[in-house]
Amino acid sequence: MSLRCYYRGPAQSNEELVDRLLHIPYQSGMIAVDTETISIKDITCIGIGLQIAPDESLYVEVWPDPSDLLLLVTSLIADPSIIKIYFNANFDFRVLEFLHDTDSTPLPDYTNIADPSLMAQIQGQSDHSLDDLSFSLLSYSNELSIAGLLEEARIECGRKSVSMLDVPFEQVATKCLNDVWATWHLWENLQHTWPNTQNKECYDIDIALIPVLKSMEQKGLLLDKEVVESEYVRLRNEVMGYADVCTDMGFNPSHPQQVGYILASRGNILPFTKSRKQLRTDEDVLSELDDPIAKLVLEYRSANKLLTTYIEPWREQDRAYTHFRIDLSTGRLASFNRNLQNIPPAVRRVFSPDSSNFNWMDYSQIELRILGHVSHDTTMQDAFKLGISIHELTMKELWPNAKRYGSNGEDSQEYLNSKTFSFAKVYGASDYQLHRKTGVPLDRIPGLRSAWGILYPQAQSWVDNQYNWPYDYVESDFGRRMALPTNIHNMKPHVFTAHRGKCAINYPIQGTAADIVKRAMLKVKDYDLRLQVHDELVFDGEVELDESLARIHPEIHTPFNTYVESKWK
DNA sequence: CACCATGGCGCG
DNA sequence: AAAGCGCGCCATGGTG
Repeated sequence: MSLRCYYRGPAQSNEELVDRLLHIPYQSGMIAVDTETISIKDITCIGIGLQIAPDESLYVEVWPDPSDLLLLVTSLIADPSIIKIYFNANFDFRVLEFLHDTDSTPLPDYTNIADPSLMAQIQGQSDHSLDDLSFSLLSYSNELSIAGLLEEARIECGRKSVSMLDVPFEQVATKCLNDVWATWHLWENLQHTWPNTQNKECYDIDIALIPVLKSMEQKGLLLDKEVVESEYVRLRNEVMGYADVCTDMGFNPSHPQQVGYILASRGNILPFTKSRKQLRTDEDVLSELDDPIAKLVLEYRSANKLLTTYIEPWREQDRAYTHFRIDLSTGRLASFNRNLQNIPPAVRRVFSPDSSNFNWMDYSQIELRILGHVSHDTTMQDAFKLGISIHELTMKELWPNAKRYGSNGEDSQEYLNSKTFSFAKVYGASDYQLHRKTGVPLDRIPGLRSAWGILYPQAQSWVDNQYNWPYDYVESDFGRRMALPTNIHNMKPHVFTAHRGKCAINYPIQGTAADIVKRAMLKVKDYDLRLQVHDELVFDGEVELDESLARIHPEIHTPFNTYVESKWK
C-alpha cells in the first residue's frame, strides 16, 4: 500500500483499510499504541504503531513523509471513548505532545488509558521492560531490537553515528508492530494477575492521576522576571568574585580534583573518594577544615549552584514548566526537565501566582506517623494522638537532662539530634553516619540507639524485621507492591544485603506517604493545582482544604499545615 | 559532536 | 562501603 504505512491484517485495499480503521477500534473498544522516535534524546516522532484487534495492526510514517493516515491514527489516540494501551505511557505522551506542537496533530486523550508497564510495576515485578515481560508472560521475543537495528544500520551506512532514521522503514515498522502486539497482549494478561483489589486500586489511582499531572505540566508557573534578573546579577557578581580569587591562586573551583590538590598542598588531610581516584572535597569534608580556601570553595559552590541550576535556566523564559514521572521505585513522583521539586526555598521567589496568591499545604511528620502505624508502635501512636511532640519525647529518653530550646530560642542540639535519630531509623543509617550527622561520639551511638528501641519497641522490631525481609518486593499500606533492588551493580554481597535491607525499611514508609499524597491530589484536582513536592501541594489561587485530606488513610491521622502568600516559600 | 563517568549538591 | 532512602541537574574530562 502506498500510504506510507505498514499493515498486518485482512484488509485487501486502501479503502478497506480506512474502513476498518474507522470501525474495528470501536468494536475492540481498545487500541495499543507505540511511537517510534529518532532517538531517546531526540523525541521527534518518526512513526506510530497501532494494534486495533488481537491480530490486526498498522504502522504509519510520521517523519520525514507523513502518512495520509496520520490524522486518522492520531484521532483514534485522541478519542476518549477508546482505551489506549501504552507501554510506558509517559514516554509516548511526551512524543505525541511534541508532535502536537510541531505538526498540529491532536493531543492524546489522557483519561482513558492503560499501561501494562505500570501494571507490572505495581504488581511488584522487578523488571518491567517490554522484552522481559513479553518473554516471561507471553513466551514471546521480538527478534528486532533497537540496538540490533542500529547495528545493522551502522554496517549498511558505514558510519558509527546512526539513528532510527537510518533504519529501513519496513524494519522500524515491523519492530513497532511487534511491540504493540506485545503491549496489547500483556495488558490482557496482566489484568488477571492483580494480587488483590487494593493493589489494583493503586494502579487505578496512578492512571487517574495522569490527567492531573498533565494539567500541572501544561500550566507551569509564572516567572517573576524582575526577581530572576536581579538574582542573576547578584549571584553572577558573587560567583565571579570568588572565581577570580581562585583563578589567581591557580585553580578552578568547579574542578574537584584541583580543589583537592590545592587543599592537600596546603597541608590539609582529605579522605579519598569512593573510587579512590581523587580526594573528597564535598561539603562534609570541607566544612571541617580550618583553611580559608575551603570556606571560599564552599561559598563559590553554593552561589554557583543557585546561579547555574535555579536562576540561569529561567532567563528569557516567561513560565517555568516541568514533566512528571510516575514510575519510581517507591511510587513517588519525580519532576524533570525542569525539576521543580528541588527548588531551594530561598529562590522560590522567582515564581509568581497567576492569581494574587499561592496557597499551599504540607503534611506534617507524615513518614513518622506512617512508621508508627505500620509497626503498631503504641508509644508513637499515642504521642501523635495526644499531640505530644515526637522529637521532644525522643529527646527526653535519649538525653533526659536536655532542654527543648537553646538560649536564643532555637532548637537545642539534643532536640535536633533526636530528630536525626528517628529519621535515621526510617532510612536505616549506620552508627557512623549518625555519629557524623549529630557529632555524638561514635562509641555512644549504640547506647542511644538502644534507648530509642526501648522507647519505641514495636517500631524497633518492625525495622529489624524489615531489614531481614526475605521476599523480592515490599508493600505500601495501600497494597502497592514495590520491587526491592536486585544486585545488577555487582556490589559485594554483604553491601548489597545491607542496601536491600534499608530499602525494605524505607520503601513501605516512603511508598505509603506517596499513596496518601496521590489520593489527596485526586481530591483537590479541581482546584488550580500547580506543583507537588512529595509531601506538599502548591495551588494558584484560593482553595478550601478540608479535614478529609488528613483522613486519607482510615487509620493514619495526617494533619497538614496550610499557607497563603503572594510568594511560595 | 554525542555520550559516559565522576564528583558534587539541590529537594522531600 | 550503594557508610542514608528516593530523585534530577550541573561542571568537568575522557572517548570515539
